[in-house]
Amino acid sequence: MPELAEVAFACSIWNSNLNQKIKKVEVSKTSRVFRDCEPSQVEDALSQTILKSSATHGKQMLFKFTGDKWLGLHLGMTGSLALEESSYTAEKHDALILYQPSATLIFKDPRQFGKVSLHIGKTVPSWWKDLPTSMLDEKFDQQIVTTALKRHARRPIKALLLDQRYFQGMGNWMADEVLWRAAIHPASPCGKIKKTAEDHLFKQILFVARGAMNSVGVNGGDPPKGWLFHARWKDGGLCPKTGKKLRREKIGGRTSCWCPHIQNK
DNA sequence: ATACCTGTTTCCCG
DNA sequence: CCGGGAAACAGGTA
Repeated sequence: MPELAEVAFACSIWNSNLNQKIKKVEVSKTSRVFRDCEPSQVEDALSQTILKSSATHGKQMLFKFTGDKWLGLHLGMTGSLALEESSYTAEKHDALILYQPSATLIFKDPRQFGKVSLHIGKTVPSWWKDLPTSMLDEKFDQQIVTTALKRHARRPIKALLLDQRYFQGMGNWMADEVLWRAAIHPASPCGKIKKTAEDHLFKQILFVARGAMNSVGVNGGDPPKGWLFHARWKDGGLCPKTGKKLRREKIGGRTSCWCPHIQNK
């Protein structure tokens, strides 16, 4: 599930239960999400602390606990956060469970492409400070797009949009949504994109990022009606604008969906 | 059985 | 050195 706005919504689930003591921590000893830290260390570090605040940046999440403990989470492809009753018992793909007096916070991830990181210190971890500018930041300007297009002139634009060095939080459906709205074919080489198309691209990146945050990011669920999102998943989908059949093909390593009548190479 | 998947990292090529 | 693409990671689902 997890792109920009879905990550923000997932974060808000845990964030809805701040300021309660973590009575017990349960970790999976085998999940690959602990490849960058020891599960037992996370268990020890978070026990008897209190979750004080949370933040997201693109697809990254950071949770701050008392005692200078910081937990970083990435949801990968299939990760999710949940809030359950305090009587909750561990299920098959639960990687990390935080038991509070009145609720339980759960991080589950069947495919285990997600990632847990632990930081202990007075200040935020360096890997958090050094993240690229967020698409939601006012400092995210068209120059970032211009520079990226120029540097990767031979790459298909779809692949560039998925590059987290430039577009923090952009995922497969968001990228298709942006290109559809900007009327750019996903296979277009970045170096072939004209100035006016680039203007549209920049505007639609902001539109999709903000639009997703204001809908999915707040209430979970799906983006608004009329978005390509609703038609792009399966073969035979119809373009919400033209009513014509959408095309699907692997571009930039990922299945891409576009409307041939709007998006020409 | 087969193929596919809202992500990232690593490896290999030119 | 850099850019680009394929493969790998792992389990569920159609």
